[in-house]
Amino acid sequence: MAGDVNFTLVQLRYFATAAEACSMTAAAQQLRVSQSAVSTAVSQLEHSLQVQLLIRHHAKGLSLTAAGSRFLQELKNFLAHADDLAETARGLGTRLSGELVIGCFLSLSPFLLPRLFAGLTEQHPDLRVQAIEGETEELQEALLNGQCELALMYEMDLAEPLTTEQITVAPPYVIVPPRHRFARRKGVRIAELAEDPFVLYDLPHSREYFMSLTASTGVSVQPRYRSSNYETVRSLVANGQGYSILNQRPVRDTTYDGGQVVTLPLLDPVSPLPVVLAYLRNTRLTRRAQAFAAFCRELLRSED
Amino acid sequence: MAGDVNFTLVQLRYFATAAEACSMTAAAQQLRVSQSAVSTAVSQLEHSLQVQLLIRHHAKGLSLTAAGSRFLQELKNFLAHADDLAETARGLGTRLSGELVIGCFLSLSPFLLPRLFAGLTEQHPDLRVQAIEGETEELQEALLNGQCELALMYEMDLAEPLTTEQITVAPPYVIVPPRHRFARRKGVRIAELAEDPFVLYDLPHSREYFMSLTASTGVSVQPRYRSSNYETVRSLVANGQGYSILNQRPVRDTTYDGGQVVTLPLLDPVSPLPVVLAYLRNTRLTRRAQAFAAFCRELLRSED
DNA sequence: ACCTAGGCATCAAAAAATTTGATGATGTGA
DNA sequence: TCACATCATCAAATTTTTTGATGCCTAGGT
Repeated sequence: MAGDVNFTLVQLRYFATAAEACSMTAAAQQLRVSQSAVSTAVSQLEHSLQVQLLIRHHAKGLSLTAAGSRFLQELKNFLAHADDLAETARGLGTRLSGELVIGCFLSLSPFLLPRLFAGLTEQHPDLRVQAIEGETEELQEALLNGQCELALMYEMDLAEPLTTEQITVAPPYVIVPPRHRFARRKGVRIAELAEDPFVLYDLPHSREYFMSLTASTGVSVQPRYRSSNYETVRSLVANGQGYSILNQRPVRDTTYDGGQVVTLPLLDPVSPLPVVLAYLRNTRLTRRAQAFAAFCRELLRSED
Repeated sequence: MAGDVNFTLVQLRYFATAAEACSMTAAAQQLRVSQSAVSTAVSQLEHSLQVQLLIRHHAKGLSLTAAGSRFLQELKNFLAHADDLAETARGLGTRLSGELVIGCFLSLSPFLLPRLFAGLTEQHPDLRVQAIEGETEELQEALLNGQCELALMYEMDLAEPLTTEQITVAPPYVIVPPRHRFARRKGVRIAELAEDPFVLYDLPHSREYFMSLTASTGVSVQPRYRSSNYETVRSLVANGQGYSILNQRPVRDTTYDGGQVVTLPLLDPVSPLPVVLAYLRNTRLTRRAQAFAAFCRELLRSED
């Protein structure tokens, strides 16, 4: 099982640097060693793996072979693993540092990220967290090419190398203006609103979800207004232009322009949209990402 | 992020060997190097990590410090990762070798393991697969202390460091003797069998599940017979001693003693038991385990 | 209390490995 | 064709690792 591994961590690091720089000379400068050190290290690595990793273009740098490219991808995880190991050992077990990039679905981010980031940087003051916000497709892309390690999004069919872990659910609810005839009710059914004008929160996947909700009750609802801006939707409702269905609830029921909306639970038996954490299956998460995931679970699991 | 890592793979391997042998001398013999080589390697590792890993008991071997113990656990994963990396690179990407230990819930194993093992060893002739069969608690224990990497079981609340991935579901069904009044039916409700004697398949968790199924229909059923042997249950039914509820279906409806049972779908809206793959969260699966998981998904996902 | 045996640390010397700087080989682009 | 940039190779220098010898420490036997 083990034992027949004779490469060294230094060789691996030199190769990774050279491969990413497409140049041994550049890599050598970056690593503050001589060019020949890089050259021999890469050769030895290739020899001990019995695989050619780089193609030498004589006057114009390097390029990766197919095998080299696959290897580099694995190698990056491995080197990150090595760094993690060192940090773990140094007893920096508690205080994390470095940078973590996560993805977050656009409409989710204002509700989740502030609390998550605040809590996380409180626990780990030296950790820099950065978010990529976007639609599901963009997040999937970012996960696949390694721009971010984790992404918070709604449950979706994702490409095979990705998995998800359900973190919480976002139950849909109705908002109506304060003067609305249902404003004092404890809850409402979609069918009861069939005659009211509908304001659609119009984002790629949310759109289909909200429309399917209204469709599932047998009522065919045509939106009177649409907006891809969450606050615009709320203001339209506050100003009596109709009702809307949303599934993230700000703490306050006041809109930007000072209006008010009333929040009503949906009485229809609808399935709430699961909020998941997506990441590359078969890949090891860094300690930073693990901490983020643990924090998501801790913070969001309880609020059913 | 990276860079401040100066230990070498050799140092790590020497330390791991010494820690597991509780002796540098023994480790040195095992590694075919001198005792002082191991001693200095460990010292250097401790120095570069700035952590004491081993306590030297002068006349009687070594023991791990708390930090050393945590580190060793991480280290084993890391060294496995290194081996994986080497194999990946050598283009042995397709042909896996070595040993894989998985766990499997007792009542599940005769239905799943033969096909999984057969398929897997066909793809990877050099891979030795071994199974630990047991109850949920035993499997959980085995996963936690690293006796197996993966376990196939029914969905359960597991200890925090474990996660699950749903692989398939096991829908419950009814078996009755061939002469039974419902034998020609297309399906049956539990309530319709309220007067019939019930044969309970009596295994720790399955027991509670089957009893809750009958309870959920409002009928209180007392089992007339119980057996923890799957084939005994089937033979009892074949011999007209009552009906039973099971959720794994052998290909043949013939029992060991030549009798016959008739399989009927349950018409009650019951929730089928999910079959999951459990493993340590936050831990990287070896390529062997990844292959097994992929094979489970491939083989079982399709059968609804 | 005093040996003794087993086990780890340490040291200088030897061996192995890595790195360097110089040089050579090879293709690119003007 | 010529300069130029890039990688490979070589011997020497340097660093790291290993070795074998030795010393120190403690548990356990007498």
